[in-house]
Amino acid sequence: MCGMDDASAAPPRRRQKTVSGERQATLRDVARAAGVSQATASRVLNGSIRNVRQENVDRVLAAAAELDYTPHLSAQAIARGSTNTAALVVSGVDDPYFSSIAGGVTEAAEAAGLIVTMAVADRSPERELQIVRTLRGMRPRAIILAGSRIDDPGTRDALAQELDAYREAGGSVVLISQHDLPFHTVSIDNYGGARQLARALVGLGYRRFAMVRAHVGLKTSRDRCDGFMDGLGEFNIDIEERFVVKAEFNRRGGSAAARELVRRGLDGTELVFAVNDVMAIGVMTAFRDAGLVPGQDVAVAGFDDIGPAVDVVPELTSVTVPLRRVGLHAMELALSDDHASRIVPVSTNVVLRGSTPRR
Amino acid sequence: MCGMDDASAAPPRRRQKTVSGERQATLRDVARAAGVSQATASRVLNGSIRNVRQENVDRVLAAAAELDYTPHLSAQAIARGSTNTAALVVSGVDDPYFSSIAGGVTEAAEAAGLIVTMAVADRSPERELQIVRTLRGMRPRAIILAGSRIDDPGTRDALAQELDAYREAGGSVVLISQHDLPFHTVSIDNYGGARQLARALVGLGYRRFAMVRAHVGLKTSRDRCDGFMDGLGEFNIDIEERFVVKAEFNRRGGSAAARELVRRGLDGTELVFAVNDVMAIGVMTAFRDAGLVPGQDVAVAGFDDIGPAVDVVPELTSVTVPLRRVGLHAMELALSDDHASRIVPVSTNVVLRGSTPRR
DNA sequence: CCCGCCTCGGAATGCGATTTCCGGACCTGA
DNA sequence: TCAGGTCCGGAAATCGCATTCCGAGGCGGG
Repeated sequence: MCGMDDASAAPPRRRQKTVSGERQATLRDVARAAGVSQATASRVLNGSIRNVRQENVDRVLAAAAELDYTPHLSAQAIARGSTNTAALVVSGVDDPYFSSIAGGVTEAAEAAGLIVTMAVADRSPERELQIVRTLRGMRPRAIILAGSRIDDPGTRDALAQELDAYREAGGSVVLISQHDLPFHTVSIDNYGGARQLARALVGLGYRRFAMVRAHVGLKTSRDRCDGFMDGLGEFNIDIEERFVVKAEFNRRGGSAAARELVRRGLDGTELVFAVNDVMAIGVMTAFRDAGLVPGQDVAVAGFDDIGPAVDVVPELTSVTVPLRRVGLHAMELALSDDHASRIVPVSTNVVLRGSTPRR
Repeated sequence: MCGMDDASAAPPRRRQKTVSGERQATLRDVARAAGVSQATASRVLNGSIRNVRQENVDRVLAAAAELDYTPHLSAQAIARGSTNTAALVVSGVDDPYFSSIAGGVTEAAEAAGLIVTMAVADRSPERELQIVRTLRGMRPRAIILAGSRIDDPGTRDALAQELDAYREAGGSVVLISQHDLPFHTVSIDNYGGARQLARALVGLGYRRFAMVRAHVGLKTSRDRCDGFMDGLGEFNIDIEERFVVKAEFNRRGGSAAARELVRRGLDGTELVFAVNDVMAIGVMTAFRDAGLVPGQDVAVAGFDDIGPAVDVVPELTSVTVPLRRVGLHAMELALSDDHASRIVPVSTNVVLRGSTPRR
């Protein structure tokens, strides 16, 4: 399954400037031009089961090419009762985290012959709710939510209800990573990855940590913090309150947090763990601006292992999350019309690099 | 390949009564539940000009909420004769260049109440053509092409014709950056920026250059090369053939090119100009892996000034392109129903950073 | 008090497709 | 030659919604 339209597959496209102007050619136009009925034209153009005499096939195809006909997808959707779109909701496109996921999703979607429509929720729960509401109107085959949404009980319930109504009507819903709602979920092991990371870092000889995290309501951030803390806990290591700083979940936030840490006084802190790579990179840059050499004066670790992690100096220690594959899985899950809500776990993997040298 | 044949042939069955539950509520259902006619319900729900008695308004609204009604966008599109979607075609989502543009586009689109559907062409002209064809079927208000497409005369004409037919039918087309086709265009001054960059670098004392470029057919790359060459030409500086290497238009390509340069022998080359930042970053990393310190042993400059440019060490000298704004402009252009094809120039701006210290 | 105007609800029509249903042509075997 | 089956084309019904058109009341002015 895939491909877009069979019309283009059959005849070499003819170039002929449409004189008509204004209106797109409709199926009726094609039928008339070919001297057949609409039904026949439809049968030819959508590759229906029924056969049409070869002569008519040719005439319809020719007419369609001549008129530059493109089937009206909305009309098809209405007539067929189903569309071939999938909807993707992300928190932001600029963020490599989401664009990697989006890459996977679109790849899988196009392989399945689906068109993907994308919306950006900007980490606002209300916005996300509104988006889902609108998207539902398109009657997509699936809605994939990739947002690291802030957990607000009120809008969360509203969202759940909205999604439920959608699924009830035959759509499929896939959540990525952190939603604890009863839908298909691609679950990223944030807690486990962070915990492993903590262990590995202690193994390298680190003992005194600081942490850069996001808003408490952001589940992804929370899980990673908890995992990291618990990992340290295994060695009876704790992080003092003053070495935990909250910031925006992006590069700027990371920089701001690092400056704040410097202001408060690093006081022998050996390593800063930022809950995602973009923040970690922000931290490194801010440290350098403050005259500290990352990896040397103070180690830094992140989470996600986005592409740029290996472009910074020193290369960033992180936890690999196969984001592209997460997107692929999400789409597969969406397409498998499995009615029970399944959870596909995606494991994470610590990668130690130059930003956390052995002590 | 994969014709859509499968997709359309797959569900021959008529409207399915979903095992689990009900259809989506339709306007008729709402009207019935509210005890009014469909017309009245429609008038209430889409905010028509005509007034409806308050009592009926309330009843319709209540019924709609009760039934979890969402208007069927396709049906609306058909009835109204116009949709509220905009289509965006990019070469790849992972690339920060495109995701920045996409960010601008979606921002502007959502501000205008449009839903954006995105497709990825993977730098394949045929794929792009096919995508445009499919997208046209959605009858979007606008199609924005942001791909740095490879210039292949054949498919380019086909694309032009396709776009022309679309515009003829009332849609608006916006090209970003490098298409020399008669449509609205947001034009990035690649040539001028590169030329300025060359001048600035010579000003810093550089005399011996190497260049990392993409496939000749990629206009963006070509323009930047030409600009850079001409800029050097002003000072009677030339680049030997063996110091110009072609590579893929991405990070991997940059690394590969750098390795190739090292293999050929740098021979006193002072600075490597890569035609975009992701390649430049790849170049820096590869140099470092080869034991060369970027900015010290050999300077590096890029183009685009994407976010990560300031996260690498040393910070990358580049040419700023306001990508997000490019996206915004594109959308504005798309929405302004100006029938003459306009060109909105976007200027670029050299930023010198640590990767090109004064010699 | 009557008549026209204004307001508002409902039936009908149309949008661009798909699909069902029916009927005519052709084929085949008896 | 005729009955029965197969093949294929066309008329028409839908799909979910917007909108036009028409008619029924309510209202105020003459």
